[in-house]
Amino acid sequence: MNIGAIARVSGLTTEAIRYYEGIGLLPAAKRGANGYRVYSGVDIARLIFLRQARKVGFTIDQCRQLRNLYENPRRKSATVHALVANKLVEVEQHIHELENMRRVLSELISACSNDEQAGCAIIDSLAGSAASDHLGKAKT
Amino acid sequence: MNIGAIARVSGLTTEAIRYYEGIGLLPAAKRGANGYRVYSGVDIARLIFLRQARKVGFTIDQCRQLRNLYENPRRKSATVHALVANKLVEVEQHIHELENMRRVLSELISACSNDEQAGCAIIDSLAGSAASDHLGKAKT
DNA sequence: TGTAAACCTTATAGTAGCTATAAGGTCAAG
DNA sequence: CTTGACCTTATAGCTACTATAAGGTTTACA
Repeated sequence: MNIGAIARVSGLTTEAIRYYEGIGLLPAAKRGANGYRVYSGVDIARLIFLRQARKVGFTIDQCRQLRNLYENPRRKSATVHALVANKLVEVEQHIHELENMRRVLSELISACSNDEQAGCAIIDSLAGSAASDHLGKAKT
Repeated sequence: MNIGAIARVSGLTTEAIRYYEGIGLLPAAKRGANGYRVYSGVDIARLIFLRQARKVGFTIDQCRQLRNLYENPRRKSATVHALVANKLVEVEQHIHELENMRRVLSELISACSNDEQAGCAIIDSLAGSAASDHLGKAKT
């Protein structure tokens, strides 16, 4: 099985697979007589594992930790649990940030007259209000 | 007003300000006799505008568009409205992706026994289930 | 048999939006 | 007069790839 074939079954791109190998997230693949990378079933499992982990938001470094657990028969499920629980917190924080952005954008949109005029509440709001957010809530 | 001072009042870092100038998001600052950048009130407004825009999720490129509108007295508020409305859609898509991640992570967490055992539902799930997500929902 | 498409290889540069570092010049206080 | 806080530029680094260049290989088909 060449890299293109395993890319198709794993859902990763060939470039990503080579990249993962280059950074040591994957072991160096065996090579055929022509120098091509050769993969087998166990590699498919590894790649799918990685793709799944990336898809739910784990960073490359976190994937490295997950891979170590995946390949360690002496692991404790509690260790894995903690890793995933931390990730959940991170994702939730990220969601909160985006929800704040969404709220502000919605407010901007409803304040805007959305017409041919130059006067624009969005521009005014971005330019002035909340100018000192980063200061100690001076709210003059 | 030197770069450090305007960084404090605008909430940006000095590095970010120099970076914005370097990529043309900000006009080149005037210089004092010593070569230091010198800023005044109008610059404060520009920097705060940028910081606000970045904070609600606009990319550098979108900030460039917003800046053009900000500085164009002939703008139409409808143009600004459209830009912000597009951004809102982008942010909402991003939220949906993260909510999917959150759902999957929660499911993984509740499936895990969270103890001293090596057997782990999280590892099993990442390794196997949904292996063919990227294929045509083959769901064997 | 020839050739063209579809693979594969490596190395390098680019993406976004900065942050960090190095190596230096300037300025204000004590 | 020196210490520390500021400023300058240029360059490298970060994440997680993607894109490109410049080539070698394999396969299918006429």
